[in-house]
Amino acid sequence: MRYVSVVRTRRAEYSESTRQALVDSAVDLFTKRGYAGTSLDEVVKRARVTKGALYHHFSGKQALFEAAFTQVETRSIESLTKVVTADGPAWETAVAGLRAYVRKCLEPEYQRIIVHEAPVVMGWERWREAEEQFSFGLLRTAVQLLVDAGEIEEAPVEIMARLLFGALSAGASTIASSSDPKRTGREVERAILRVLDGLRKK
Amino acid sequence: MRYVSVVRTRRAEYSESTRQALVDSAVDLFTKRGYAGTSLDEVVKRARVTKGALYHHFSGKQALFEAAFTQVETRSIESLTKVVTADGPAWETAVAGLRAYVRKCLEPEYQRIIVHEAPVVMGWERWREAEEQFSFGLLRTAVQLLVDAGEIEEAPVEIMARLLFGALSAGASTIASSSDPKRTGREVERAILRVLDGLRKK
DNA sequence: TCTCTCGCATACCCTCGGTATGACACGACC
DNA sequence: GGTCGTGTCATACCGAGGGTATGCGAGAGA
Repeated sequence: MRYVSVVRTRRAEYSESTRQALVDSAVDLFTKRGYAGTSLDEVVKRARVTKGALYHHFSGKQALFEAAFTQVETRSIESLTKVVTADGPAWETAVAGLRAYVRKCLEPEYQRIIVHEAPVVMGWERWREAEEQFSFGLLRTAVQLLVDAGEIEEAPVEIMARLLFGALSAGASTIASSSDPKRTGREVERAILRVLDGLRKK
Repeated sequence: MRYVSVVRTRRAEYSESTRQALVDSAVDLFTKRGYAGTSLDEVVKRARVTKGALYHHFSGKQALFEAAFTQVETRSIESLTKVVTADGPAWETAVAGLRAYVRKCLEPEYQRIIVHEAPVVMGWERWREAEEQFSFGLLRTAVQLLVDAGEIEEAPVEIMARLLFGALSAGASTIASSSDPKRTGREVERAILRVLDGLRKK
């Protein structure tokens, strides 16, 4: 069978639909119960298919997780990119991006799948590689822009971005588990801004 | 049976010995293959006992991990505490502690068990709670000392410590997975010192 | 010496990730 | 529109591994 034309066949639609259902189900369950706590039987049940379908679309549980990871990151990165690539002073843009990222980290899906579990489930190396084209990549370009704009002193951008990334994630986790998230959120933002401000050229 | 006296019975020694063998085996295997990649059969085999012994001493795999966690942290915290509680100017002491912590993060056991896997395996809340009396607790008191000494501006110490902890962990991971750890180590240290210096009162 | 209980070994179960195999439906082609 | 090929799944099964039930031997108290 050759899908010669540009016409999207019925079969392809069905297939894509089930694949999407599996990914959605996975995102949902991984968010609620974590990777280890989620069984594939649950995933396929919620997607109203069987393991046959799952293993037709994915090579295994890890691959399913990566698909969930990619979906969450892809959807997240869109809105963040808009903020960071907006016109205006480099510094204000960076601060806005920072605020947006912290808010993003508070969404349960992002928090659990991207921030907490991905490095362990995918392994640090693989995670690092994948993050290049998502959140971390964005953060690094943002830092690079600040350096280029002369806002902060020159430094190994890679390293600085790593440290900021870690600080941001920790901050987001702190907010999420706080008994008073709004208040903690303001405090975290202020603290991060102070760190950034400390790096600013005088 | 009542262990009335202060005399340490033979049985108690044997028991403690097997328990210790299990923990040592667990630390070793969790470091090399991670939590999910380590089977209890391997653990007991290396400890030259059976699962009966394991489940006599621990309620399950999670509990065994926590015991491994506690052992690594306990041994680590000793040397770090010495550095941080040493006499001398607050700033220099803090910097020394920071250097010591970065070095500690380079040890495979600490890297894998404490930094990478603990938050996921134990769950973020439980991990956070446990860390209060170990690395994070130490870091927070160090930050508090700096504030008390008037070295850095007042701020919510808890928040600042969280951010620094996240940055340090990210830095440690970066070093560990670097192709040139020594060089990266120096860069990370310099970068963190610059962050700290940015927070310093002028 | 007798007994009791702790410390652990043995054998087993069940969940769950992964695989092998087959059926059915859609689409291409005549 | 009939046939056939192939992609898309469902069903049945396997093995690994975490966890449990039970029994036994040795050391401690009397």
